[in-house]
Amino acid sequence: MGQQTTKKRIMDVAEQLFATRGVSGTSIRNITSRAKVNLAAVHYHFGSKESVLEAVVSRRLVPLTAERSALLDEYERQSKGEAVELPKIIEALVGPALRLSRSSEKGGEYFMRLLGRLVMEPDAKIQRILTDHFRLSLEKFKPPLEKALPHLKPADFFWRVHFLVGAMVHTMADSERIQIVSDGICNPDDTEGTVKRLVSFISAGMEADT
Amino acid sequence: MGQQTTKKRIMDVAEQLFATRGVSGTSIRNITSRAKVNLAAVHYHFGSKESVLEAVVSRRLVPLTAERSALLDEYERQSKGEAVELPKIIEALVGPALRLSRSSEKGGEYFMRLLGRLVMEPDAKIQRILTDHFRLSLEKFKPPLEKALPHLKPADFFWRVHFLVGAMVHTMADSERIQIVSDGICNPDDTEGTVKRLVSFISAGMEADT
DNA sequence: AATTAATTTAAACAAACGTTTGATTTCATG
DNA sequence: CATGAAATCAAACGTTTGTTTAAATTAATT
Repeated sequence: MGQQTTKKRIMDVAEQLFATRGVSGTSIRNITSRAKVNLAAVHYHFGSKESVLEAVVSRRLVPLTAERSALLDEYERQSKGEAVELPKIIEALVGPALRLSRSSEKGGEYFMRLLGRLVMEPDAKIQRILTDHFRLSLEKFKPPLEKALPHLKPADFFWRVHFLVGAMVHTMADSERIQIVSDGICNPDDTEGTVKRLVSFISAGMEADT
Repeated sequence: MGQQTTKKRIMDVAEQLFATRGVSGTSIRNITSRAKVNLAAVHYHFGSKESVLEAVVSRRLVPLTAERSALLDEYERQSKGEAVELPKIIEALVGPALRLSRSSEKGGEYFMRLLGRLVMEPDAKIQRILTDHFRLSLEKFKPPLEKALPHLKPADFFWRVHFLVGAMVHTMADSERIQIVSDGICNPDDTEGTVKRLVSFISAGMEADT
């Protein structure tokens, strides 16, 4: 053991600290002391601070992209040649991410907050990491989306995908504000309720008259 | 002179660096060297790094909130007692912010990117600053929004405002990604086109069937 | 049990961090 | 032109930063 445990402990703590204090706001010493691991372990196992970030992101984003893809495949199978209904497509895109962000396995919550931060990061390296993952989902979802929205001009299509991403990322990354702003009326722990609401909001927005 | 110029130069540079590198990713030395100002000037004029952030945020957010409010007032005057149409309300909320984020006076662009970052920041002090400003807009816009959406239950109402904020913040903060993702098809410099698209997306989302 | 490889460890490195200090320069007012 | 306040300055403070090194320990292989 050792190997497995140390590496995972570093990633778990890094995920949490990157999410709550930001990447540059988190020092390697913050990570190693909380993970109860030697300071040099980070460089031994990852090589650099940035490589830790890359590992943390890929660990969750790879399975997430796969899950989205599989869910869309299933919906396409169910529709038997017919175009998949728009809400189904949106649900395949939004559902897995939102469920991860609310998973009882705490990592998901921190990860999605981290992702919300990283999306706003102009740093070229970070953007390349995110774009590489995002492009996979976009390529997969673009054809069925276009089929479900045949009347949309290309520019309108991309703009609405942009708005979609904004609503999605904000909802996943920031589960506390809605509770504060709504004075406790909204419960972000009701994952399936949130998915339904988000899917209906986005679907209606995507289908709006131009 | 001196006073005015130095203080403004610090705020302008801080706004840009906070936006592009993050708050904790920006050192006071980064700011002062680029602003061509002595290192101690920051503490002389502001007292601390955090106070610089607070000044930078308030400088833009106070007039922005006022402009939103004035625009809504005008739309309410125009509708002469009738409920203001939903797209008008959304336009009063979204338009001024988006125009600021695309203003040729470069500051707006950086500021909105900074705002996008700060929204994702869990730090309590930063959240308090933002919430204080945001609450003013929410209190102003809540009554006409509820009047335009009388069928919405409170929980649905707040959730949709949450989605609205996500789409809006993401659009204002991240004007480069849409260009990359759309392969240049979408032009974020077409401010009024973007406002129209965003207003119609959000309006449709807010009015979706539950 | 001996040997090699894989980890972990404490210690050190220069560089950069936010903040403070006290002297010096610039400015407006008399 | 002198006086007092406001602003700028270079220098230094104790910490903390990411990274490296070489020795010590643990694990796996022969």
